[in-house]
Order: sequence, then structure tokens, then C-alpha cells
Amino acid sequence: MLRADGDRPETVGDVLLRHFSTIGTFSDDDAAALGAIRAREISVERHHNVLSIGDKPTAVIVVLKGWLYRHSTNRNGNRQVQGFYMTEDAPCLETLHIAHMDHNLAALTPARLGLIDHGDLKRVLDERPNLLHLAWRDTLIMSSVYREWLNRNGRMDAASGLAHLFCEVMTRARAGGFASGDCCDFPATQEVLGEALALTSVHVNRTLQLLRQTGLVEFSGGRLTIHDFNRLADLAEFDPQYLHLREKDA
Amino acid sequence: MLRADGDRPETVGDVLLRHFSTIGTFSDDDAAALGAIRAREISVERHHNVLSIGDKPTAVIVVLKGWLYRHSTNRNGNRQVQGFYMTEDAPCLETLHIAHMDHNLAALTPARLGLIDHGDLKRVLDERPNLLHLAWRDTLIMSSVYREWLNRNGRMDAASGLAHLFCEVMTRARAGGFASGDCCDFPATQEVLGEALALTSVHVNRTLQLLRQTGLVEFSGGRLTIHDFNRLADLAEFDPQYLHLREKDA
DNA sequence: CGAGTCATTGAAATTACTCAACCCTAGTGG
DNA sequence: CCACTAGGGTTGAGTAATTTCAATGACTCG
Repeated sequence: MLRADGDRPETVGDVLLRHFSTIGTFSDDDAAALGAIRAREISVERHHNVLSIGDKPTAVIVVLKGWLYRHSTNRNGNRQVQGFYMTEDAPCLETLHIAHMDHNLAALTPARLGLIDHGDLKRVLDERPNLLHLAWRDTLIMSSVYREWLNRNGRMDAASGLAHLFCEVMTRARAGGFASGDCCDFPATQEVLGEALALTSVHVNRTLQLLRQTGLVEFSGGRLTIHDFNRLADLAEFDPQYLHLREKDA
Repeated sequence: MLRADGDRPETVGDVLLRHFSTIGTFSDDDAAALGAIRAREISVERHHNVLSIGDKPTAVIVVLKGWLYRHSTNRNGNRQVQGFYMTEDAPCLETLHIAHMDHNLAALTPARLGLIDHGDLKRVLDERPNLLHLAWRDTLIMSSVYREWLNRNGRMDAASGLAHLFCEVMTRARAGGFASGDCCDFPATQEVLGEALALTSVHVNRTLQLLRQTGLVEFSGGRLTIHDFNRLADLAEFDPQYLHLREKDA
């Protein structure tokens, strides 16, 4: 599993490498350097903010287990969820060059996180331009995803938007190897789905019933099942291009 | 005006440097290297797509004059505008690491653009880590702006959202030195405003009338005047933090 | 002057929200 | 083992924001 050294237990760097392998390629030397990087691990409770507005993070986070999500809250208490992050995602690479958090990063489920200090990571990235470009690319893909969320929330009706989000999650889960058949984890409540799609939980509930009735999707108990991906993708006008995943070459 | 050589006419690199100076700092050597970079210039007509979905750009764009905007169109012809770019902005730095365009970049007005070939820019960025980090930072700030647009379009009513967009444009214009007093260019039609805010032009029109009646804002003829920035910012819950502009130290 | 683009207005239709209640399930403590 | 609780899911009825459609006005440019 992409270990630089078959005997060594898996490191946080190895997990990050596995993520990078979904969006690009790197050499064995790159893998060895990142795999050997120093890291800590922490656990976080559900709903706990890992990073909050105003924080000045000193480490980059790699999700080892569980899910995180990104969100902001406005004056009257409405939250906007801006992204979901599953195992192997590195949701705050941007803190390398943006000192202050302008939003929050929270745990969607109890989660286990790897922390790589900025200094340590910067040292490796400076020495290995290829890894630096992969890290940059990763942040650019996140940009692309934000753009797509903007399209989704601005220009799609509730059913198509929900379908689109489901397609995204399933596609990313598949890319990471976390889907089994037409099924993957997605431990969001209807409330949180609403916060992501800029809908109320009541409307999400009604929209879910629609999708369920058409037999396209099941969503309950934190699991997502897509019975007919093509039809769902068509409803959602979902084109995975924006995720800029690496073409599989194996 | 930040020229490495007082006698040399201003280059595309110099313009890009001026943009970078709003988000960070760099050395004289950095300035000399980027100022001397090879570039071409082109002119584009209003409404013309400079880059289209599927394109594989080979150059980075610096806006020398006029405005660009980023947009996507969905099946039923609805457009979502994802960003506005004024003089000195470099709206497609991300193409350095994302081969295929997943959206369009178009001219909001007739515009003059500087083009720096990826190869030439990469060479300079590889040699000058500080410039590379500034370029990366610039793309990260764009990310942050997308997040804010997501909040705006998802969680704000029409009046607050419009006010927020106006605050953003004015703040960026001021940072670039393009505002005079409480006035700056913003050559968008009400239709385009609607495409940015995910509203119909009819509703934009009515919302503009509201803002006008309260005496906060004037918007006509491609000019934006904000009579009371503080009150407008309050209505919009506008906090410029997300633009991550450099603290002025002069 | 005429054509085209953009701005404005009115009335009807619709989507999604709000509020409030109720249900279901899992976990907890007596 | 059952009652209680809390979190999430579901439902209904009324409401508000925004869209739609269609027409009219204003301005600019050739």
C-alpha cells in the first residue's frame, strides 16, 4: 500500500501520499521523504471544531479516520457547510500560506487526525518540487470543488443539487477505495445536508423522499447507496471532471 | 511604480508584481526576475470567452485593462458567474497545475491581457521560492473568495448578498488603487449581477432600488458608489478578512 | 431614425421556508 | 426490564421570498 518500506508501520505521510496518488504521481524518493515525515496524531469528538475562525494553525491535518467538514456561521446563526472531508483528505493544506482561518473545520464524526507541522512539511516540499506541486494541485482541486458547489447551490433545484452532492461523495469515496459496490459511508444528518446545500432540513427530508421514491438513492444511517449512478448523474448534470482525479493507469 | 529599472517600460511581469504586492512581499531580486519575464499581449472583445471549458491553457493571464469574469452554464442555459477580475488580477494561475478548464473565463468589458507562458513562469517560480509561494497564496485567496461566495449565495437574502458583493468589489478596487473616494468601476449589468448572486435580473433590479432608496449605494453606468461603507458592510456582514490582503505598512 | 441592449414595472405562479407537532430509535438509568 | 430522554427524521398547513412571463421605457450607437 504505497509504503516506502514494507516493514515500517504506516505513517501519516503514507496516508497523505495515498491521497496524492488519486490526483497525481510521484517518485519512490518522494514517497520515502514524505513517508518519513514527523507527525502527531489526535482524536476529536463529533461536532468539535478542530480549527476555528481566527486560529493560526501550525500544522496540516490529514484525516486518518472519520469525517470532517468546513463551515461558517453568520449573524443569525445560519451555517453554511463548504465541504466534506473523508479519510485520507488533507483539508487544510491552505494554512501553509494563509495564516488566519476565515472559517471553521469541524468533526462530522468522531475522528482520528494526523498533524504534520508546517515547518516539517515545508522542508520536504522545498526539497521535493514534485510534492510541492501535488500539494498545490490539491488546493487547486479544492478550489474547483468550491466553484462546483457554487453552481450547485446557485443554479440547481433541491433534487438535482442533492443528487449532485451524492454523486460527488460517491465518486470521491470510490477514488479513495472507500466504496463497496454502489454503497459508501456518508455520515451526515439531514440537517447538515441542508447546511451544505443551503436548504432547510425539512426540505432536504422531502427531497430525499423524492429521490428514494424514484429508486435512485438510499440514504440512511450514515450510509449512501446509489442504485443507478448514471441516472442520478444525469439528473444532477454531474461531470466528475471538476474533481480532476488522476486517470487510472493500472 | 515597482519597476526594477526606472527607465524600462512597464512589463506584464511588473503588473503581476503589483498584484502580488497587495497580498504579500518580495525582494528586489524577485521583482527583477518577474519583471523581466517574457510575455505577450492580446486584446479581447466583450463577452468573448478567453478560455473555455475543456481548453488546455498554455499561458497564465494577467489583466492589463478591463474586466474578466469566470462562469459556467448548465443544461437549461442558466449561467453561474463565479468571480470578477479587474486590472492586475491573474485569474488563471491555477492552470499551472490543472490541465483542463472546467469552466469559462470571459471578458466583461473589452480587455487587454498579458500572457505569460507556463514554461517561462514555472522557470521563474522554481528559481524563486518566494514568488512561488505568492502565486500559490494568490490561488488560495481565490479559494477563500469562492467560499465566501458560497456563504453569500446560500445564506444571505438578496439585499445583503448584493451589498456584500459591492463591498468586495470596492475593497479589492481600493487595494489595487482603482477606487477614487467612495467610487469605483464595476462594469457589470444587472443580468450579470444576477448570474453572480444566483438571482434573476428582475430581482436584482428591485433589490438595487431598495439599496438606492436607503441612500447606501448607487450603481449605474458601470460605476459603483458606496455612500456609507460601514452601514453597507454591516448590512452585508462583510468582513474583509477573507480577502487576506496584506496589512498596509507604508 | 432604427436597432439593440439594458433597465424597469406588474401580476401570477412557485419554490422553499417557518413553525409546530409527532414519531422513531438508541442509549441511559432506575 | 421498563420509563425516560435526546437526537434525528417525518408530516402538515400557512407564509414569504423569488421567479416567471410579458410588456414598456430609456439610452446609445451607427
